[in-house]
Amino acid sequence: MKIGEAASESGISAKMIRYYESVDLISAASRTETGYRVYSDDEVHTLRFIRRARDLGFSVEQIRELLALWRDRSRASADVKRFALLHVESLEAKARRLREMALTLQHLADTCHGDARPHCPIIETLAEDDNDVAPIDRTRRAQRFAR
Amino acid sequence: MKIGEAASESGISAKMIRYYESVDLISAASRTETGYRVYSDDEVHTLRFIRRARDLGFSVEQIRELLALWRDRSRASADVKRFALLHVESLEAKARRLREMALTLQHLADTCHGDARPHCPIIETLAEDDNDVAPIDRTRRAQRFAR
DNA sequence: CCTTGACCTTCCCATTATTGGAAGGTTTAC
DNA sequence: GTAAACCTTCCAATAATGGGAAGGTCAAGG
Repeated sequence: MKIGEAASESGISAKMIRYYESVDLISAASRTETGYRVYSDDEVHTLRFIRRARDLGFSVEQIRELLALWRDRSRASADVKRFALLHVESLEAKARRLREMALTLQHLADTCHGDARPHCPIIETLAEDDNDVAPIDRTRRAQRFAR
Repeated sequence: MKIGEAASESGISAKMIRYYESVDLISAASRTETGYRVYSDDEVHTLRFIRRARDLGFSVEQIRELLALWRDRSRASADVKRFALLHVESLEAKARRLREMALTLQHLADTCHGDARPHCPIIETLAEDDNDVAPIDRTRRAQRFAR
């Protein structure tokens, strides 16, 4: 089948299939005489694997490793599990950061009357000094001039 | 003060300060005779506002609006609150998506023995057909060739 | 007075995954 | 035989940030 069908069969756009080929995530498809890419069921199968991995938030580099794990019939399931659990942790860390932001902003919003008057603690907290809406990262701030 | 000090005072890198200037998030700093950017306390104050907004996950475009809201002394607090709550929703939506991925993957990992043998339901779920690890997005998949 | 190091400047490049579009060739269906 | 719907490659843009090069400036100390 050609790339358009492979795209709709796999759920990956034709553009992305070409991109995955260009970064060697998948091997170069064979071509018709006129240069059209041709995909086998097996290749579409791989594309679906890739799409599911993407749906789970794995990056291209991580999917590269997952494909290697998939193809390595002798790797221990522990290897896969370790890899998966690392990713779970990273997803949860990202989710926590987002929830923390949401919570902080929600608290600020709770203190805002939300009426026609201009006084607004949300803006004022952003504007006033000696506030910090996130844990201070001392690796990044105020090393120099900290006299 | 020059850009380095403004950077450490505000918690925004010199590189980003120049970038914010280039995209007109902040107005162009005045210069010394030799071309160095010079910042007033007021400008650093604005930079801190921007950093706090970034810490809450607002994009540059959103910060542009926040700055406008900050400077508009007559806008209703309801305007700010609405804007903030929209962002809370979007943060929560992103967090939900990430948690859903984490949960799905965690469930898969739970079914994996994680021993020295190769059998691994995580990889197999990614590989086998008729699985979907994420809600199917029918706007994206299988419109063409759906015969 | 000159050197050195820590600043500063601009400009360009890279990142990640994805989409959009242009210019042009192919295939298919009528 | 033509039009629509494919396909090709190449280039650009996205968002926010950092890296680095090449070069100018400034303050301190010898």
